[in-house]
Amino acid sequence: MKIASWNINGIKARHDVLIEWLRQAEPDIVGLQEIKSIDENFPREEIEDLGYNVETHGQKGFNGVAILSRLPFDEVNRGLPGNDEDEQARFIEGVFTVGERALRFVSLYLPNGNPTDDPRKFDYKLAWMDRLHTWAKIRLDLEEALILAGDYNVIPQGEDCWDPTVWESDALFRQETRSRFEALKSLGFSEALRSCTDERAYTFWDYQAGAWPKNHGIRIDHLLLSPEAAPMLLGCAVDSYVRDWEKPSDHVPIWASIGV
DNA sequence: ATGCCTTAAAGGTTAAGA
Repeated sequence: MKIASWNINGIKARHDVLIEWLRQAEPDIVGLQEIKSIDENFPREEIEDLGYNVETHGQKGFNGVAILSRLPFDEVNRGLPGNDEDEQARFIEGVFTVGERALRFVSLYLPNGNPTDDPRKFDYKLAWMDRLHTWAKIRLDLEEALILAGDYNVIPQGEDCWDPTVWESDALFRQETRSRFEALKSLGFSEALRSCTDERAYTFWDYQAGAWPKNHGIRIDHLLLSPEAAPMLLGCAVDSYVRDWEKPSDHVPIWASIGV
């Protein structure tokens, strides 16, 4: 089966592009980020007509995540635990049955964190990463196939951006951010793409300054696999061709093939 | 290079994004 993650930058503006990609790529489970829609306004009809169950965790105007799945949901959980004051919709978890086993899948939209001198931004990002770490540690105790898919807003290594000097003081590349991402992986997660290839790959190209034609991209969308999910991995790729379509998102889908 | 574009929601412009 095929699982994917895609920050679509607005479901209303990206509806037709999403439908076309679903038709061509035929993923079984998709995590979407930045739907920028409340749940009631999410255009689910054509997606459901393609055979997907749809669960959203939306918010007015910005943020918002969703999971589309050909498998029925056994369970859905919305919001990252650890801070009851946090109103931002950045996390949704679905549980599925694959064969006899549970497959737990998360669509997450990790805070951007810029500007770094604003505690409401950078400190919020780091605290969100700490909460994710705490949550993930508990989930790993279940010893299930667990996939954390999403826009992490983390550039893991220098080779994951076109020019590290440009990003050096940015919240996506700051040491505090990267060390937290490393710490999360150290719990036992592997990156699907890096398990398959060391080749340079990007998942985001800015709309501005001709970033796409110049290939000035960054790799910030990731699929993290638990120790139980990692052996199921058959392949992983980035659908960068979607960036060339009419009215594209600034992110492109990343997907993995999972043997079940 | 301090968002150069794009989105959403407001409302005749502004906030947010990376």
